Amino acid sequence: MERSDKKITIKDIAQLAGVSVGTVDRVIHNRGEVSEKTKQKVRKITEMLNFQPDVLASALASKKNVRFAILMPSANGEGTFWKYPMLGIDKALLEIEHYGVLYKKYLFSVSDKNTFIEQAEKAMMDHPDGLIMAPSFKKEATEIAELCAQRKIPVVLFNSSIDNQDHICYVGQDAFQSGLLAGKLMDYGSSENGEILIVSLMSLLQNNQYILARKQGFLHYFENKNERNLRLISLEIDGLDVGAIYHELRKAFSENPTIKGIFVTNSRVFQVARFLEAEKKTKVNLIGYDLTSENKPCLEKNMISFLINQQPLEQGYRAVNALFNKLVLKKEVPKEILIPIDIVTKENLKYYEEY
Amino acid sequence: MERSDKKITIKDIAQLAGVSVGTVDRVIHNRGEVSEKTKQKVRKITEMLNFQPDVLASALASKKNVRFAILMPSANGEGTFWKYPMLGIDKALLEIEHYGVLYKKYLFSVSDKNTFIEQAEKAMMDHPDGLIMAPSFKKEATEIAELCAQRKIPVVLFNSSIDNQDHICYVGQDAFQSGLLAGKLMDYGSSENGEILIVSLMSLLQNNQYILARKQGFLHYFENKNERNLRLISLEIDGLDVGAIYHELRKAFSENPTIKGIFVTNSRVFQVARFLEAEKKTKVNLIGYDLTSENKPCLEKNMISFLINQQPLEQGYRAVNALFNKLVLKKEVPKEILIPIDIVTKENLKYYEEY
DNA sequence: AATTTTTCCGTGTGCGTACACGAAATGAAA
DNA sequence: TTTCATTTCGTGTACGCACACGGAAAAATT
Repeated sequence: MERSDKKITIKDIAQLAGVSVGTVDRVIHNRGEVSEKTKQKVRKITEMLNFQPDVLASALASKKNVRFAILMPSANGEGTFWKYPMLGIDKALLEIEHYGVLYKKYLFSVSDKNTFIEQAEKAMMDHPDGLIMAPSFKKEATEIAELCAQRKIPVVLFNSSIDNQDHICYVGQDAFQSGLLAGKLMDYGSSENGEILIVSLMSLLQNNQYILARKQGFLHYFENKNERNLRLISLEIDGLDVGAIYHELRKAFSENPTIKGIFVTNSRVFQVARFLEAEKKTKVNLIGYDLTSENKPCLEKNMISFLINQQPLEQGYRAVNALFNKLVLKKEVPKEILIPIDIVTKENLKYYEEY
Repeated sequence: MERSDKKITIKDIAQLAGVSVGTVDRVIHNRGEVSEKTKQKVRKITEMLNFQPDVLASALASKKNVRFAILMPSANGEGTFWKYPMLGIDKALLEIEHYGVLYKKYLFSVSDKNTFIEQAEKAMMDHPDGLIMAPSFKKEATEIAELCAQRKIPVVLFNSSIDNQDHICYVGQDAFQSGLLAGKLMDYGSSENGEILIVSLMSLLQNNQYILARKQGFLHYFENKNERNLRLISLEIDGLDVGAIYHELRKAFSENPTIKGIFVTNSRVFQVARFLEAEKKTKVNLIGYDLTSENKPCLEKNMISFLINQQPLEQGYRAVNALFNKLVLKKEVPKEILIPIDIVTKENLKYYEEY
């Protein structure tokens, strides 16, 4: 039944090196006060035996806490997009609280740069040991990242990236690639000749860096390959008013009688689905984003062909986990964690419903 | 920055109850030797303060190990199907080894019931604290599950289920549903009128309970909905000989000139892909299973339209995790963990490549 | 040579829990 | 009351590690 090779402890190391456990500990954490000679000796033995300190005992013995600062948009009001990442963050934090991880959330508004600056400054004032940041405002976020790099505070970037390399890990999804994927799905499901509508239902409050990338990915797919001879038509609709949306869509259909499919670049695809249902245009393929409570029923009723899922909860979870691995477990973390781009349709929906 | 409400320890409880930590410990683990009166007193206080023993300190202090028995098919020889679940199991075991988890693997052959019985008996003889079992032989597995239930040994079922309820958790994927999904994808991508070929490349050694379920799911999709008027044709090919496979496929194509797509019920889809490439039939949609090293290049070259991914590594990981949560962390575990059925295509392949 | 300073290292305690051991309390029987 | 068995409970040690404290040895200063 056994399996564990009786684990080696610092006591074993100490004995083999002919020193005390205190000395071994000093070497391991290089906190000095050890002669070069014994340091080398201890180092050699720890490496030979591939000694790994017991994380449980470490966490228990070390009274000092690790402090995470979480700099993210608030989930209130401005769409529910940031709600799920936050849930993932909370889930991960709950799992690791025993390891002495403390945290504080600094929430800003995506529509107000000043709140970002203000919260970022607050976070830095508190001198955290690590930072998880959604860099909604590039320039300001870059400055924060640089400051952290100076102070040796590891930074995990969340959900959109900035140019410089002052972070240890980026967690996010590739919006361009997801657009490309949507293109593939649209192409695969279309018959020859006809129009494909690309609908961007914009809200001024929304982070449209994504939306743009998705659209570009979609377009790029057809630039490379358009064997079915499809015409792509862009339609941008500002505002949330249902009447206006329906009006625009109706106009598009009357101008283009052979629309084969519609790609909606965000989670508001359900509004288009309802339009299609109302107008009895059931043959039109519809592809959009996110497993929201509005979108799911549309998928089940076949009003939407595919939803592309960003696994928003997973993103938050992975971000916290990366920082935990770095700071507490001292493990290597990948420079980039890309969340899978899931294709969800009626037939596999139920396996993705856990959030 | 703080967050943790200074955690309460058994020492606190002891003080409040006017007893010693030893007594508190006895109450918590109900190992008797405590008068009813003080037991109630301590219980009340622990509940009032919602005391949760520190898992780290528990694991550290407890010398007694938790023993997992893992009863699975061997990965050698009979196809590589069981290799990945085993990797997932190993990954999970590695993460939790600090918690004093010991384990032993009892490997049997899926083609020899006696090896299952033999290994199962061995496992039970060793009196494990928990069992992870792939119930390849239903009747025998049911008996084992019943025996474990008697002995209060929690059982996690792996990858195929049995009827009775003597297990705490089932981890697996729904093969029928994945066939249904394949049907949807095939339907979505096909033009009207023509044939769809269902190819089962059977090997006698393989567990074909799955393969059957996948096929049935696929057929079921079209029983409900066949607006494109597609004719489904089954083709079963025994043996691994490439020549024979090509011969059968060629015959099918000559008999059915308008084949629109091919569904291969297992991971050997790459063989069909190579056939199609050789015969220059690039317009045929091809859907199959599993991200194997042979299949991936075919996906990248667009020879395969979609692969359905069972996340075999994830299954093993989740099974171990469930048992760990139950036995060590004493957390609730869901009765059923269904692994998502991922749709993988050229455009999102890279996010699934981690195994 | 006596002293101070610096470098280096061992010992001891604590983190929160588990559990063995033995002491005290209780109760029953003499 | 004494005696002994039983129940009930407190104390001490260990788990593996981190870190403070202080002391010995070596180096530097007088």
